[in-house]
Amino acid sequence: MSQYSIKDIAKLANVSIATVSRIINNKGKYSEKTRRKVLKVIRETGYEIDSSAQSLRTNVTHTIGILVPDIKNSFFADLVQKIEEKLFEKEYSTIICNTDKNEQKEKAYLRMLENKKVDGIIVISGSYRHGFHFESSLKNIPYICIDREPADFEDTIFISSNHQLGAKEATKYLIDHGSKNPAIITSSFISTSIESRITGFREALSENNIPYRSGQNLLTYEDSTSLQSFLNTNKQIDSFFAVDDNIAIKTILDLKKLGYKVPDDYQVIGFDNIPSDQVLSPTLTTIAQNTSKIAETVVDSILKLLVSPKDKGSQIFIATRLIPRESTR
Amino acid sequence: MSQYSIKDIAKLANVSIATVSRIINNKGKYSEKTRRKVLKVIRETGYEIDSSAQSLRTNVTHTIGILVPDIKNSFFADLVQKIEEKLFEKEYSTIICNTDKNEQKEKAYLRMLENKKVDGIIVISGSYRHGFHFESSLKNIPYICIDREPADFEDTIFISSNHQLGAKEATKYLIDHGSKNPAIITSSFISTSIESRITGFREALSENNIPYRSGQNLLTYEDSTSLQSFLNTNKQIDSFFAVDDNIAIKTILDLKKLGYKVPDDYQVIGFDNIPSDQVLSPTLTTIAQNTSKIAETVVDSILKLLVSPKDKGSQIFIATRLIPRESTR
DNA sequence: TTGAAAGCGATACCAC
DNA sequence: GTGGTATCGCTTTCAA
Repeated sequence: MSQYSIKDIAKLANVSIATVSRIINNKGKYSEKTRRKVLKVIRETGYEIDSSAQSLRTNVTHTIGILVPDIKNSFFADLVQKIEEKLFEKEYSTIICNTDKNEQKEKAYLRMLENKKVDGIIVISGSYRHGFHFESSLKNIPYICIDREPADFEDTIFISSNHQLGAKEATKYLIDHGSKNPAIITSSFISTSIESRITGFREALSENNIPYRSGQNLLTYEDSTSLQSFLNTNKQIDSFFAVDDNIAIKTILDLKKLGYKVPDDYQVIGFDNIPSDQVLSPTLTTIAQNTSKIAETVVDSILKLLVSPKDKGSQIFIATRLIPRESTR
Repeated sequence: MSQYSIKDIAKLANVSIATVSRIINNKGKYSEKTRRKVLKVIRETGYEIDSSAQSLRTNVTHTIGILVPDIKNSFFADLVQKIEEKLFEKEYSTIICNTDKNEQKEKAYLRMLENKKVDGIIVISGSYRHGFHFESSLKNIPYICIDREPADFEDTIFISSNHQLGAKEATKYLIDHGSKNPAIITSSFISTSIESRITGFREALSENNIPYRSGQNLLTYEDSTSLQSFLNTNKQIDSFFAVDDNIAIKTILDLKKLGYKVPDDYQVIGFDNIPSDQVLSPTLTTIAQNTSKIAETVVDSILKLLVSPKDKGSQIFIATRLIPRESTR
């Protein structure tokens, strides 16, 4: 911390602290001459504003909290890093809270963020099936939801990749590349964004007049044994859309283990574009989320919300992009 | 933010604010009866302490800053997540600063952390060859260095994996598994921890009476062409210790591309244990850093440093662990 | 254009 | 045990 206070600067510059404050904050009401004099002293002393005092007075902290389910997940890490970077450019600092998909921790973090008086909160992703309603505790503080459907859309700005369209594109890609009967593989945990991906998948089937039956076109991933038995009882299946890359990778690894060739016997496409995709052999065709665009939109939105807290209620869907690689024909 | 201040609580409980403060902070000097009365009011109002005011008064923020070069790197992400988790358990919040290996950003973050009056700073990793001396600006605020050699060891606590020993173990493993002449592959960027790994590699060679010559036993990784020509001119090389997993993976991918078999033609071992290791075929034998232990040590150390800032100067090396997989025999 | 002073919400010293 | 009050460093209103 800097040893100088505004009082010291005032004294050294022979002005009042009020004047120093105005100059620091560009509030006008001072002559160019005093401004220069004061800035000189500030430069020479290395004076830095004390943010505790400033926050106490103004109730703004220039700090944003980010709730993220798991920072190790490469999609989240990428997103958080980009958001943090953009916030920093706007002179905001970021408190990153890893909730570990744990409701207790999430609540504890929210309390902490509240009494640190963060200016806004960014909530990433649906840790919970039907977004648990932490929002009640957030009535006064602006927040943005990424991928997590809020309890009340009117209270927030909802930003998300267009999962549904992305999934539809992925599925159509399989079909366009020769698949007559794609299946979708999910994890047992279904978030709202995964739900949208499933919807997109079904839409693509429907538009191509391929019937969808839960047992036959949808597999909840467990292990290679369950995959094998699924394959045996559903011989018509010839490709997989996995709801995320981790599942896609497990699927490919299992298919290889079972003696199948990808993409010859089965095509596979994933979602998220994680680093491992390119390490896998065959490399994984996938749907990439535009994290830069999401981050940009999120930061713009939250900053706007800070200025005019009434501008809530909008929903923004960001386009995805298909990256063709070797796991599809 | 909570709408109640300590003044409100005092009024509602019919005591002075001094008493409320003492009770909140468990400072003693109050009767059990008043304590209960006050706590009841606090519970009913949902009163939360205002941390700006508290920090202004006490100069402690219960906040720690973490400088990390790249949060997307899975080793860093893992480490940061674990540190953050442990700090949170101790009621500290964490400001994570992604420096992007950029000296300007690092300096800017340091200024920010300083005037946010964080209680301590954790600096992860050597972004710079001979750790640039930001420490000068940190004279007053305790900090811990992970993997980055500080300008002055007396000013900090230095914590790191035992890179040297880990690298030595890796190299010995290659030798024990039939390699007569291992080479080390590095990136062009040499951090202090990578330097230690190189030292460990050379130590293992030396102990096994294998001569080390820079051109022959050390390759700076570029691409498959450079690998091929290295192989051609150094026929005696039969295994690789890569200074990190990303390089190990690139090497294996390139070896396969060049028609070689791993581990039959060349054994490969990496360092870090990143997620992609297990996606690769063959899966990658590697040295894992004990991130849990590092995180624990870091948090313990910084908290101790906050209490007694004089306890600096120590260096702690955390053991690594070899994980055998398919890329070695 | 400038300055005096009130006040943000907490802590801690001192008096009782 | 309890309470009054100065104080932390800043912003902002009001008067000059």
